[in-house]
Amino acid sequence: MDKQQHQQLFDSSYVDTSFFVASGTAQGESRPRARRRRRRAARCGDVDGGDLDGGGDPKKRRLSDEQVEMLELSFREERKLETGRKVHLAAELGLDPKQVAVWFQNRRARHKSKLLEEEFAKLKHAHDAAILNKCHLENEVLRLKERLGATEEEVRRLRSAASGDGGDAAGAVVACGGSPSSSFSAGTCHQQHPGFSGQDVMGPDDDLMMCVPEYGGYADSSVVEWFSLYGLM
DNA sequence: ACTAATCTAATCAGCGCCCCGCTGATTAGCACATTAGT
Repeated sequence: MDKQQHQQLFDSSYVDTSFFVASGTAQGESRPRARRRRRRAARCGDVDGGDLDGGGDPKKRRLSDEQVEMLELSFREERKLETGRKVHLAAELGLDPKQVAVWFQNRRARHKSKLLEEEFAKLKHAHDAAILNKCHLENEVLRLKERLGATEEEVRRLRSAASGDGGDAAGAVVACGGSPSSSFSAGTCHQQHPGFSGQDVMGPDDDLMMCVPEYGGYADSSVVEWFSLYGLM
């Protein structure tokens, strides 16, 4: 039953039936015939068998509030209508069993479309929230990129100072441990430039190169040589 | 296997209100709906 419902749900939701009508398939052709027949019957005063209210006034169509209330109650208990219940309900409400069956069919259809509407609203809400979150994340990335740029600029400045006249840089070197290379120590870098990331999986020896990720290409040769020169390795 | 009952989806038409939504009823089902009882 679930499979069938899903299939029918799929059919109704995703297949544009106006296509069939417009393209004149068998289904599209059969409708006007039925329409004509109904209209002819209506003109003749015959409402298809006349089983409405036992052949009463065809205009007296609306169910009373009590009838609807009872039907609603029954529908809430069980949405499918087996014969016994249908006959019992019909007798209780003074209706034709066919009317009860039709009411349940329509009620199921309307219930389903209401559920679909609710489901759509829920999905739309989730979609909007996801879009908002994406915007926030993009802003965060922008902020982090700006910080990274500033940090790189700072690194460049310190490096050029260290390789230049040695004025301020010398002080910095002394403060970092007495060796020029100490300014590139992992601890210093992490504290001064937490923006650097992606190095956490490195081993103890790799720490020496953490502050120069952009030079990863030659860190194994030139930088190591440079460190060796200053007695760090 | 056959058949009657039942289902879904689409549509129509009347009614209560003001142009359209709600609701009861009808129809098809197309590689010819599915399900249950015989």
